[in-house]
Amino acid sequence: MSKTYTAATAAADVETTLNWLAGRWKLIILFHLFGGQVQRYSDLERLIPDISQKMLAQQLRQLEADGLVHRTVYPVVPPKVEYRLTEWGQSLCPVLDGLLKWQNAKPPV
Amino acid sequence: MSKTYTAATAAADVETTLNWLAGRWKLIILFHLFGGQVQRYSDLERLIPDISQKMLAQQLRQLEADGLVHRTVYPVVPPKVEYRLTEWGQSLCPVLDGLLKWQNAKPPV
DNA sequence: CAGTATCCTTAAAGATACTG
DNA sequence: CAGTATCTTTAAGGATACTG
Repeated sequence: MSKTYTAATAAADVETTLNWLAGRWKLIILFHLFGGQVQRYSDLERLIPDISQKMLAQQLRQLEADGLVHRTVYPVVPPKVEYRLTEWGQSLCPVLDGLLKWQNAKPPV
Repeated sequence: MSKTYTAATAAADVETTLNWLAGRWKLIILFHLFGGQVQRYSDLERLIPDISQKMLAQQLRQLEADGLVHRTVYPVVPPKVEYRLTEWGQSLCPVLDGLLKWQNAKPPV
């Protein structure tokens, strides 16, 4: 259960976590899903005008692979695909709040 | 005081924060300074064997510019430079703890 | 000791075109 | 509608040599 932390291992663990969020578009996708919002692929395209189809699909695949996002495919024609956060993905919201609070505590230069 | 948050602005704010930590070596440098530790440039070189001098200097400059790290130059020969966290930099530690807790709450795939 | 300066490599992202 | 595939661009990082 317990783990011996060195600077290197602790840094590596945090880095793993940050890498889940590190894509150019991942945070903005996540914020469009926080609060239980459900979005279709085309909704996200509309909400994030500057993203290319390649990047949208890629970032969604990575978020899905990392367990943050759940993808639902409805077998209809034309295709319908919905994205929502997993429960664990939702639980990221207060963590990011903590990050924002820290940011806002930054003293003036 | 108050701020109107949209998905885009909130994402941008979090991204700003993540960018302060995003360099390849920044986290490991930070973890070598948490807890009030003071390190000389050569200490960090020794503690982080794989880092090049260029990267060590560059990442330290960025951390300093972002207000996380304080640099003290002693006007002696040979030169002596010490790095320590600012108070605000120290206050990042519990925030990263929150991140690690979230990571550890990840359900098995 | 504590750095710069310069050149090179590589991964991420962007642009564009195509498809079941 | 919801994607792939392919090619090009760019910025971060790495290697190496030099210096006050």
